[in-house]
This record gives sequence, structure tokens and C-alpha cells, in this order.
Amino acid sequence: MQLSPSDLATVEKLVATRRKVPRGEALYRAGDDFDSLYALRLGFLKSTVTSTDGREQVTGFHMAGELVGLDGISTQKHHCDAVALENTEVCVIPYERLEHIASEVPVLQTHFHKVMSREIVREHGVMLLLGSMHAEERLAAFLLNLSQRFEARGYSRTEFVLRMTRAEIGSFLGLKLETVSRALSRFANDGLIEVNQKHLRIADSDGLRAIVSGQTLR
Amino acid sequence: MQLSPSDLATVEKLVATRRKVPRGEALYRAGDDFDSLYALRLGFLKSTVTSTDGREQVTGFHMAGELVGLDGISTQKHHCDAVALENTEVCVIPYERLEHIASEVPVLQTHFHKVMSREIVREHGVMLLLGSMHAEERLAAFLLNLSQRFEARGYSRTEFVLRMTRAEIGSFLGLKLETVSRALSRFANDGLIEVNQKHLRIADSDGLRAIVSGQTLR
DNA sequence: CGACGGGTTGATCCAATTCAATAATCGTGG
DNA sequence: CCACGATTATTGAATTGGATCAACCCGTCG
Repeated sequence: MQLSPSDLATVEKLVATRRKVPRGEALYRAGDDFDSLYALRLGFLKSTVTSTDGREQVTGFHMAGELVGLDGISTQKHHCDAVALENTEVCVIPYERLEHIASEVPVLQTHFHKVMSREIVREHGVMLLLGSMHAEERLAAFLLNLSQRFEARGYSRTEFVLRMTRAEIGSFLGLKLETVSRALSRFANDGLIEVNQKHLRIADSDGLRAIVSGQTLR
Repeated sequence: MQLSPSDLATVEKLVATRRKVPRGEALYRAGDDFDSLYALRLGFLKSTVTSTDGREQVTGFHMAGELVGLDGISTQKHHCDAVALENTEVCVIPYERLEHIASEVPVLQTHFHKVMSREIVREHGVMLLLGSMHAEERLAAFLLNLSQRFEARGYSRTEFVLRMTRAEIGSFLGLKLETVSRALSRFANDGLIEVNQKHLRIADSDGLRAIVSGQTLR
């Protein structure tokens, strides 16, 4: 999606302010009034939904360049929590202003719609993962997804730091933390990865891909 | 996903054509070029994604009044299949025209954004269900969700027909069809529902709600 | 230092799957 | 219209993947 210089100038007007979110604190919480989207400048966030009876589910991890807060548009209230996994900085994009400018700059409108649609597609992928994959398949898919996103941002696709705990990975993948830990150990044993606490190196991404597609005789 | 009657009237102006989809046939398939959204006039659809290795996951069931096809916006290709579970009729909404009109009619633009956001929120709910609920909790939540949607359309919230098979329910809920069948039988035994093949009557919706929130000593 | 959060690993358990048999229902063509 | 093969659904028995319970390690921070 290309923006012309003049379009870019318009877009600049969107960003009102920046905001820092220290590790462990929330950018917003479920129930908060919605009035802005947030573009992640740097850092790492998780989104979580919590059911009435207190079960928490991580619905996504977000890194620099991604847009969060889309859940708030539907009812003008946020439906999930967005919590910083490390010190994080976001651009605040007032939503009313975005809608207004989008209606005048077609390319921006189109782009915005694509971003929302992409989020829907991403979630379909997560549903596929949660609904039909085994523990190790889920974890392998997760690692490959992280890898690909780091690469897209210019970082190493083979070596990176897991900003989230095993419990948070487990919540996202519908697994218990022990299962995540065991699967990581098994991958390491099989020479697919090297893990050292939060530091991770992918040694054999094809091997991980084979696991994702269930080509593993266990 | 819900359009009010007056919204529908506005949307009518957008509609180029109608299209009938016989039971079992696809409105679109993954990989098809995207150029339109579809408002369901009558009938019932399922959306499914299929992984490279052939696993299929039902990502949603759609009924009259709902909008489908949003997944196609991101890349201009559909990435899931939409298949009719019964003879179905849709309004075809050419997407370019929608974008154009939306930029001129703020209320429509806002509404469209809310519809997309609601889909994201809905999917968060499904992730919570898939990631952290047990079989019977999932099924109870599913039945209550259907019930509520039928009610919103003026049908009975206690008595309706399941248009999908047990296998399709299972796929959506991340369960096997036998598990779905067993859970239904158990609910029936416990006096929560009456089932007769595809016909279903909810006898105790509070009981189902209690199950959803895990207040069941099994 | 001691406590505490995060991680690993082992032993056991159980919910859901798998395998299997049977029944009910549907739809299609003679 | 009815018969018959093909789906779809139910139910039982055996199996198993991941959860649970528990012990222990490591690093960090007050």
C-alpha cells in the first residue's frame, strides 16, 4: 500500500500524541471507553480477553508496527486488555479523526479496511490452530509465526527473545505452561531449536514446518 | 454482524444483484478473487478455512442479516470457503461501490467499521472458547449463542433447527462429532435441552449458562 | 540472604479421541 | 411412491494426549 507524499502529510495529522506504557501496565482494559487506535512504535504487547468467570485467554501478541485497539470500534468500549510485556511506546490515533480523514483520502480508507480484514484473517488462522492442531503443532506454528514477523521487521528470523512467559504462550495456544515447556524441550532435544530461558534460536525451520503440517510420527 | 432494518434500507442502494446458492454449494472458495461482500437474505452458511495439509476448520456459521466476505478485503482474494448449509440467497455488495459510498455517507462508513470490529470481537470470543473451555462448556456456549441470534431475528430462542451436522459443530468447537453427540445426550438427560436429530429445544437456558461458566460439578 | 516468580521435569489422572458397532434419516432413481 | 445406498447420529469400550499435582532449580530483587 503506497501513500503519496501529500497523503503522508495528511496521515501525519492523525497522530495526536505518543504514549509510553511501562512493562506490566495496560494500554487499555476491557470496559474502558474507546476513542483511539494505537500504532505500536516499539515494545511488545499482549491482548487478553477474560470471561465472566475469570478465565483469561491471550488473543494475540503485538509488536512494533502493528495496530491495536480495533476491538473497541464496535461498541465504543474496549473488549479486551492490552498489556505491555516490556516497556512500550505507541502512537495515539484518535479514531474520529481517522474516520474523518479516511473518508477524504481513499487510499487511507482502503488501507485501513485491509488492516481490519487482515486481523480477521489472522484470527481465522488462530482458530484453525486452536481447533485442529496438537500441542507441538501449535507451538511450532507459533514459533514460525514469530520468526516471520521478526524477519518482516528486519530482525533475525532465527534468533530472538520471547517476551512472554510460558504461561502466556500456553494461554494463547490453549495449552498449560507445562505442556509448552515440555514441547520446547522436545524441540530442543530433536535439534529443531535451542532454548535458553527466553532466548530462542531456530535451528531447523523446515523441521518445525514439518511438525506444523503434522508430518511427525510421534 | 447485525444490520438494522433502516441500515438494510441504506444498504439496498448498494446492492447490485442477488444470488442464490443451493445447499452444499459455495458462495466463494479460498483463492477466489474478492470483489464483493454478501449480505445474507435467507438461508444458512458456514465459513471454513483449510490448512495446507488438509485440516478443515469451521470458523463461523452465518444466518440471515449477517455480512460475509470480509476476509477477502485484505488481499483481494478470499481465504476461506463460504458454503451454503441450506438453499440460501444473498445480496451482492460490490466492494468498490461500498467503499465509495461509505466515504460519502459517514454513518455508513462508521457502521461498516463497527461490523468489521464486531467480527473481530466475535472471534476473540471463539478463541476464548477454543482456548480455555471444556467440551460441554463449548457446546453450551454455542447453543446459547445460536439461541440469542435466532431471537434477535424474531425466531424462537428456545426452539430451532440446527442446520449443520454434528461434525460441523465439532469442527467449529474444536471437538470430534462423537463428543458433540455425547454432550448433547448428556444435556438432554439432565433436562437442559430436548434434541431430536436437528431439531432442538432449550428447556433450561440458565442451566446451560451455568455450564458455560464452569459451575458444574461433574 | 531469603523469598518469589518463572521454568523444567516426573508421575499420575482424566477428558476427549479413536475405534467400532448399530440405528435412524435422507435423497435419489427405478 | 418406495427401496436402497449413503449420510448422519448415537452409544460403548479402549486408548491417549495433555492436564494436574508435585518436586525442584535458577535468577533476581528487596
